[in-house]
Amino acid sequence: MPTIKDIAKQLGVSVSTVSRALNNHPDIREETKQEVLEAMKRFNYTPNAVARSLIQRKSNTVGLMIPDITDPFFSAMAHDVEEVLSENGYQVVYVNTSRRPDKEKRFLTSVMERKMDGIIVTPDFLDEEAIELLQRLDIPVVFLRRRPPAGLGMPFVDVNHYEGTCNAMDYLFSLGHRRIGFIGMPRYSFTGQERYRGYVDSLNRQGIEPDSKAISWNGRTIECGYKAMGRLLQDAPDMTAVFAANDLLGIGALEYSARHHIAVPGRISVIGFDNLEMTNLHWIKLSTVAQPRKEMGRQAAELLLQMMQSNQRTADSIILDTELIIRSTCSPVNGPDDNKE
Amino acid sequence: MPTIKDIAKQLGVSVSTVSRALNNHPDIREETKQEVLEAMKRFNYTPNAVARSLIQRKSNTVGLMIPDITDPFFSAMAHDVEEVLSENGYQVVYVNTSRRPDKEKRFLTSVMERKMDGIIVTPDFLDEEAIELLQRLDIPVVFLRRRPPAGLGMPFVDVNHYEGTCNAMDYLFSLGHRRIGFIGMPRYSFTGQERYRGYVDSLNRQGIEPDSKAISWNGRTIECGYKAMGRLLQDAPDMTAVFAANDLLGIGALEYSARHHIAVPGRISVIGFDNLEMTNLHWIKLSTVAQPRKEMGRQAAELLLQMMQSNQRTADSIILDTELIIRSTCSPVNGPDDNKE
DNA sequence: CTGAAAGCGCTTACAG
DNA sequence: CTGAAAGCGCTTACAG
Repeated sequence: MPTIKDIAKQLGVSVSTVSRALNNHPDIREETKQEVLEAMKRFNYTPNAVARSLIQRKSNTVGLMIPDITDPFFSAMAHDVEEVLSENGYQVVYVNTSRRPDKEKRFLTSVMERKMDGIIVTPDFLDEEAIELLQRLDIPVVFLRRRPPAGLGMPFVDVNHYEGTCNAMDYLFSLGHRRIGFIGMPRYSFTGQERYRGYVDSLNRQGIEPDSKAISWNGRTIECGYKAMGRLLQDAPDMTAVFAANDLLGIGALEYSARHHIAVPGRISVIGFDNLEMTNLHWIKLSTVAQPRKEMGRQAAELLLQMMQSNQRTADSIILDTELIIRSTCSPVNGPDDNKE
Repeated sequence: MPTIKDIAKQLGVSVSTVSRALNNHPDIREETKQEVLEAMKRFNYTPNAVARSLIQRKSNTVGLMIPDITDPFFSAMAHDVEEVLSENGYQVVYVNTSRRPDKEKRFLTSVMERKMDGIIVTPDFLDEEAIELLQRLDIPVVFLRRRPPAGLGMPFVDVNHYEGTCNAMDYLFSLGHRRIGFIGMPRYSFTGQERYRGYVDSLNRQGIEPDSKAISWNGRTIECGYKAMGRLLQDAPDMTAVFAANDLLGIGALEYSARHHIAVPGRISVIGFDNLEMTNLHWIKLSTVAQPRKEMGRQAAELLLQMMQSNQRTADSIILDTELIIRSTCSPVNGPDDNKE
């Protein structure tokens, strides 16, 4: 591989001149520049970005740390993150943490050693050590779908889980429902907590006491939703609707109902959260709350870009709105279906 | 950020010594080494991987070029690629080409400039320019789900689309089907072509003439499958089964049938390809052909690792087997359901 | 076992 | 407009 030196030698000019042509610096005669450029082409010269990074203290790479690229949410975000960043000359190195604390830390260390210019992170564990690493990095970082620890002053971009849930609940209220069950994901999940908060507050605002027998914490899968629906129907038989904290759980609830000949939305209404593609399947048509997932990736990347350009460590966070998607799994209490009985 | 030089100065030793401690080179006294390591900790020293890459001519990064991380296939592969590579000390920079030739080339150029150690690629366009770039790279490259142009000698890893299709067809034959329709993705798609080949050859082996009225080329979506099913049912009404070249198409066929009260598998059997998660949904239960998608990513990464270690440009390709997944959308011709009529 | 020196491939003041 | 020189932060023969 020829270097800048080889080109210089061939042309009998100095490396400075070659460098100036390469970076189209103004201090070079147009003719000289053309000659150099031509020679570069002739010798198949490719600039060495590593050498350039070393001296410029800028690697033009950003890190993306997510729990699992296999999750449609994160892959959608990763897609847009890459798109806007690569358009701006950055390469993105990504890592799946698999929600393992050691891998999160390993990544942060790597960010430091590789001299990355900025990172977008969705951490699940932030102990003191990780927080300290994050600070020592001294580069722009934006949190995606997570809140940064107070005091770090780093921005985040996320959806308004709380409000999205309130909207879903209000929709259910507008249909006349009062006894509404909750099928949640694991208790420790951040998004799960936010959605639960929305559920409880909505109930309270209607003067309804949350009923612990109508609340179930589970995993995140269809099977979990299936089982939870069974339990809830038994423990709180007066329930007329169910809010599932994510679509997989909601689909599980639907499946339980289908297998046990429980009419949805006749006997019970079901609403989900996420708007996964499959919720729009002909057999499902789950009403749910949509999140602008691609938008999120784009916003995070643009925010980071802005911080890198202005060399700032802090910025305003971005909270995106959700959208209520009404399909076929909710109906009024005592509605047409009920009358048929 | 302290450098090796700062540490050396603090301790009154040479930079060589510090470097030796860092790389635990044998030529250093244990005590000295400990002192240095301790000082590094004290001053929060982090080695600069960029400088190291420059001098070692090894960046410890590999590139992953895929069409779209949002496609469950590629995200599954990307997951495992990252897992095995990061375990071996490599960082992976990924790019979505969005099936755009310019982005493919831009990536290849970047690989060259960034001095990546190896790449895994799923190209959709390989013109002469791209091929030349690929050769000039002079690093290990493995193709994923694509065949390298002959003469390059580069290995690929993929699933046996042809055989998977033959297995599905044989299953249909075993159920007594003879008039079998084909719903394909776009004609130019590599995987689509392979599966079509399997379809036609299977038919021929049974002495059945492929019927152009029972063959439909489409897009890749559920909606495409829906429309195709309508057309096929009209043009080839004697058809008793349909092979859909991917699951989305198969689901669309199922949806058309459901809406038009066409019994599946009673009136017509449907089989797909891919084994997407949603095909196992209670309402769908599509029989299909499974591909070991995570396995594919792992194999590609391990193959690349091996090539990088042995510094080879060539290796044996890996063709993975598919698995026939029998669920509920296929039944014998003149089977129980038919008798009910 | 330790250190001085050269060098990886660039960029960037500084002089002219 | 051009060139000589220093330097980015390391590693690696080479001498001792």
